[in-house]
Amino acid sequence: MDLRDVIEALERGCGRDEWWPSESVFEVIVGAILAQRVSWKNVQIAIANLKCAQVLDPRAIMGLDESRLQELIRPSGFYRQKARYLRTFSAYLIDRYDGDIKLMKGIRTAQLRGELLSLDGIGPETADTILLYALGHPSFVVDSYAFRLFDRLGLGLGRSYDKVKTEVEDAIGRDVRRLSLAHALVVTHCKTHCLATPLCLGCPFSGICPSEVHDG
DNA sequence: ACCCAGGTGGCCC
DNA sequence: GGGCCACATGGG
Repeated sequence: MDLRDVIEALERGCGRDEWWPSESVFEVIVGAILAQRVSWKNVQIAIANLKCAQVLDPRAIMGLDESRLQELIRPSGFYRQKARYLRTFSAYLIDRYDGDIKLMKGIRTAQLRGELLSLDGIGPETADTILLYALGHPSFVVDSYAFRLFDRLGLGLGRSYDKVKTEVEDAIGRDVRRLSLAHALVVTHCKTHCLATPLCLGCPFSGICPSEVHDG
């Protein structure tokens, strides 16, 4: 079994789609930042607060008092840091792209990824989430679930973010649809099967995965 | 009272 | 390069 088998097994086993719902590209980016190390449910509350206050926009974010922004996103945790991160990204968007996300789309993936990684609060996972789900670039998102799942399947990829990312991208190709699905499937699979129940009912790996996968 | 949740940055060695 | 730590909320 290699990485391609795992990806194909995930795709056969689950019919997941529309992984990152949103009403705008900026909302996806804000969600990516707010979702750092916190449940998606908390993020949804914070996003709803921002919408209710009609500030889900880079210039509106910059027009807010720091304390007001913190108050709105408080349910998503780490709210002082994340308020700073949102302002950093908003300022970057305004300064570099005149606040117009559409102007980012002509930039090459590697260049854009470098710009994102240079921002305070944007690490590799958040950068790749923005590239893939907000901007439609072929960039696989590695998260803690991917490390755990691939480790337990004995793929021997190690814990290097960039290593796992490039291996998956080589296995899947520059296909935004499949790269998006692959990340969603890794997370949903781990949450609903391997890391949640010992029996792993309905596990798409049944028959091919070592028993360690189901240890939880 | 724990443990976990769709990370990042800073520090240390 | 890896190993800790702070950051903060909400739910089981």
